[in-house]
Amino acid sequence: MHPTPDDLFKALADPTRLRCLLLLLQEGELCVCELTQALSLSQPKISRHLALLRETGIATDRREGVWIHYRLSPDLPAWSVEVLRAARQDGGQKAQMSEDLQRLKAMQNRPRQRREGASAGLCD
Amino acid sequence: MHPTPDDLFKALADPTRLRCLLLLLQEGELCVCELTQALSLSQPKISRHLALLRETGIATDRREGVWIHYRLSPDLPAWSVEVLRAARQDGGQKAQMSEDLQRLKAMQNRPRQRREGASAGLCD
DNA sequence: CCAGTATATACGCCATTCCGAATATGATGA
DNA sequence: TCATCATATTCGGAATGGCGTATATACTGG
Repeated sequence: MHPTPDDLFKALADPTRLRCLLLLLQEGELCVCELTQALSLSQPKISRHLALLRETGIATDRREGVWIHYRLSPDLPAWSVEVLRAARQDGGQKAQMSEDLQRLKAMQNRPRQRREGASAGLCD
Repeated sequence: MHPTPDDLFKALADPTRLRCLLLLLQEGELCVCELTQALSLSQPKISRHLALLRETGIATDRREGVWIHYRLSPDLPAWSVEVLRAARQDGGQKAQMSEDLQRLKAMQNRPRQRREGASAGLCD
């Protein structure tokens, strides 16, 4: 189901979840270990927040072997994506995402690269 | 100060505050008693939520005699306003705002109307 | 100064949320 | 089957948040 405004804003009201969502918006698909590295936070913490995003229909997951890749739900209503894009315009948030992306790129043994040596996510 | 994304989303994560903000976005300026009527909620409840919006720089207040009018902060960053506009596009939220506006219009003795209808005297 | 109206705040209570630490589940490959 | 890696979940405690009730403050007209 689609998230209500209340669901979405509750989800965004936590900095960890906001950072995850903005990274997913930018990169398209990321697995838990990538998000753990990018945000430099503990695995259970990331996992719990991702579970909430999945349960509220904001994100979906896809298993590929041992890894579980998360992405923004493909039928996320347009207004929800607009909210994310708007949040990305804030200066402090841009800076935060810069750091997170830097850590992500510095990560080695990323599952996607290892298997396919493939491209990054979708643009917007 | 401008609200951070975290501040804004925390503020929007409560249905009472979201309804207030969408009404202010639509109507420009409303006093506490108007919001109390429109949302059909208790005065202390409305007042406490408005205080939070004021303290986070999302809304500002203006005293005019006994009434205190609230509006969206004039220097609210553009991305924040975009977030509000996006939230307004949700179907359920539109329905909610319809009801709220209906109660607002049905209200009598609204301070603005009363003052404009009355004969001269107290105007600054 | 007094009564009345509009708004704000204080207090205590209950529900929710977030967290770290530990443990459980599930897939892989030897 | 066993060991290992990636991820999920559980548990208990600390912090936060929202609420109703009651009260306080602020302005106005008389």
